[in-house]
Amino acid sequence: MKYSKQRSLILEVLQNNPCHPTAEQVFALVKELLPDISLATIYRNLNQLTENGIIKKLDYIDNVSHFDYCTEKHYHFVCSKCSKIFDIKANIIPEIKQSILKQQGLTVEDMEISFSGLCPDCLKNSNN
Amino acid sequence: MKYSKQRSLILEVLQNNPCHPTAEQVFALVKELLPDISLATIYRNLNQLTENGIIKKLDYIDNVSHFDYCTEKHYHFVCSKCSKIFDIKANIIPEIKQSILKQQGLTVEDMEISFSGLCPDCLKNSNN
DNA sequence: CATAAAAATGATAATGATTATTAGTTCTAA
DNA sequence: TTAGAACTAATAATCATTATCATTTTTATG
Repeated sequence: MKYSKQRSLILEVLQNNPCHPTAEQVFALVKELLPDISLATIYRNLNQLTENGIIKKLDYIDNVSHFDYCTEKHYHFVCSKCSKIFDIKANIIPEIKQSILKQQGLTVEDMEISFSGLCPDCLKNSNN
Repeated sequence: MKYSKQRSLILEVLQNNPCHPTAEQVFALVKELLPDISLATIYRNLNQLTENGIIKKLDYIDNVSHFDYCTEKHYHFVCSKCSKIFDIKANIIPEIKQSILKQQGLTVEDMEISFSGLCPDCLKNSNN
């Protein structure tokens, strides 16, 4: 996979901003470095990077796609107040995957977990 | 909460079709019973029923909202081929919720798990 | 080099899901 | 019975995403 200037910047921005940004957010960030970039280029490259397994597209957070420059397997925690997304690195449920569901004839290939609740900042401010 | 003819039919259709339909799918089903109903009425009532806790809006399946007439807590399995959604009734992870995440200062209010893989039908046909 | 084919880009139109608006209709309570 | 509230159908508006297309950049090859 070849890297154009645009694609490189998009990937770089994802690496430097591990906040699981949406396409629009990536657009805003890359625009600071390359003001003439088009939103279509953002979407096109995010999809290509996803297809090549370089980044991951998260479709289970809300109804907007978020993008993640991921290396290791992890889960996500979404703050129910500010919607910030936190990485959860934990060895959850390696065995649940196969055992529980076989009984229903379903073959589990993947499992996504999203936690929600209050993040530390919002917990602090929730007493106002 | 009062039930208009439209709202009653929407809820009834959800009860009789536990396939986690989208708003458009609910629209199509209700239209058979009440051809003049408007799509806006579907959305309005689905949102109101959700706000009143009568039904549940699933935003973590894909990037379209699905609606569920739910009683007990359950998880979902999404077939990676046909995208059909299956209910997973299992006593998973009551303790993971609080234990694992406290260390990171996150207060878990809810947790959603979506499994994906092949459903029995698609597994059967995957050898073609 | 020269240059033709392939790939990528920017601009923008088109689409699909959802929300907002609005004028008219139905329900409800005094 | 009737004014006000709630609800509706139709449709415009919005937001996220994809498709299109003319132009530019890159790449491979003679």
